[in-house]
Parts: sequence; structure tokens; C-alpha cells
Amino acid sequence: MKIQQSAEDYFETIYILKKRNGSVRAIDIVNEMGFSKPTVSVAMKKFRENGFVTVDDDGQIELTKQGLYIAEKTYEKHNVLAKALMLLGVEESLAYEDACRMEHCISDISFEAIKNYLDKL
Amino acid sequence: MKIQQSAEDYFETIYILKKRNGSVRAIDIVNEMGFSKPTVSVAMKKFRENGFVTVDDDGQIELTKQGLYIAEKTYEKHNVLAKALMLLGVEESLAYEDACRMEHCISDISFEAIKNYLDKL
DNA sequence: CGCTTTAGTTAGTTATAGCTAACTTCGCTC
DNA sequence: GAGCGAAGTTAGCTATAACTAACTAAAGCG
Repeated sequence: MKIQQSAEDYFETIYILKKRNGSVRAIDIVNEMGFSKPTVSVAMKKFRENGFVTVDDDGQIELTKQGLYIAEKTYEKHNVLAKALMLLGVEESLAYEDACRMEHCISDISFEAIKNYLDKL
Repeated sequence: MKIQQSAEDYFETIYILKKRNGSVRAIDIVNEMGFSKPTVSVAMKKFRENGFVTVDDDGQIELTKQGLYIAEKTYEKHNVLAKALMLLGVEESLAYEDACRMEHCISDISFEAIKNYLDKL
């Protein structure tokens, strides 16, 4: 399974919800992302089948090691890119919005370059 | 017609081919972008119907004012973003590759912030 | 003049990723 | 225990944007 932009967003959302609430069900993702229940249900099924999440009998969703790796990387990209834009004077909410799309396009190498630059300041 | 990422890429390619060769046909876009002839043909039909390009009897494709506006904006984003990444030490071809995807995600406001920052250096 | 190559189009297929409608399942309340 | 609401699933639809196969149309060559 090739990981699409949408998958990165799902994993990041699960990661954030887990940090925020301690547990994650499909309905929490529905409420957070604004997608319909079937959309999230189908996505979770695909992610389950491909080993990115586990779902227990109570509907508790957990990221596997594989899913967590992508989630953390995406989350870091999101925050660092947003910070970089804010440093250039972009207003916070727009910075996070733009970063949310850019996080999926940027290569790891380019991202590290930006991160290093920020660290030096 | 909502302009998708793919449309921006098509317009930018037409713009570049026009600068490079003086004229543009569908087959030139096929060769440049690596899509199939039908894919390009269908895309041009849609763009024609929506007023982004004109196609004359010889198959010469021209951007309309509307299409040119998007092409130039996209082209500028591409170059400025690539330059920004190169300034941070990213290798040229990767910088252009990443910029080609990021150009579609970044808002005009964030882009201007980056451009201003580069101008000051 | 006819064949071949080049350019472009049409029709139909595929994958991704959303949607609604309608169903099941389960737990809670009365 | 009947009914209701919340959560999740299934089936089927939509749009975008790519693809191949097969066609048309025109130009150029021998």
C-alpha cells in the first residue's frame, strides 16, 4: 500500500487524538476531520488490512509501529513548517493550514534542511 | 471550474514550452509531462471549454489571460520555492522537484512571505 | 495514388477518496 | 423487555485524473 496524503492526515489525526484524549474511536476521527462515518470506516478498514492501525473489540484504534512512524514524522513536519512560516510573518492559523498541505509534499531531505536552519536561529 | 493542482501544472508547462519553443501543441505537452495523448487531449478540451486556453485550427495552444495568470504565478512559485530550498543547502534537482509539489499547496500570503525574506538577503 | 507516420479524439477502464442511504449492533432508559 | 440513540458497516454513487485500444484526419513519401 502506497501511503497517500490522506493516509498521513489520518495517522496524524489519530496520533493527536490519542495524545489529547487517551483513546481514539472512528467517531472521534469523524468529528475531528469532518468526514462522514462511512468514509472513516472504510479508511480504517484499509489501514487495518495494511498493518497501519489495530482496532480492538471496543472500537479502540491504535497506531501500529508502522503507522506511528508516519504519524510522528507528519506531525513534526506540520509543526516545524508552521513555525517556519510564522517566523516569516505568516499568521498562525494560516501557517498551520498551509503547513498541513505542505507536510505531504516536502521530501525528508528538504524538511531536514528547513529544520536545521530553524535550529540554528 | 475549480483549478486543481494538475491544471496548474499543465498551464505552467504550456507557459514554459511557449517560452522555449515559441509554440505549443498537445503532443509537446505529452512529451514534456509524460502523460498519454488522450490524457492531454481531454485536459485541453476541458481547459478550452473553461476559457483557460485557446486552440487554433493548426492545433496551436495558447493560454488565455486567465490561464496565463495562473501559469505565471505557478512558475514564479516554483522558482522561488526551489531557490529558497537551495539556499538552505538542498540539491538543485530535488529542490525543483519538491518545489513543483509545494507550489500547489502554499497560499499566496505564505508565498509572499518567503519571497520577501529572500529579497531581503 | 496509396501507404505510413504523426497528431488528435472518442470510448471505455482504473484507482483514489469523498458522499448518502440504509442497515446492524449494542447499550441504556423507561 | 421495547424502544431509542450512538457507533460502525455495507452498498452504491460521484468526481478527478490517469490509462489503453481503437478510431480519424492530414501530411509526406515513394
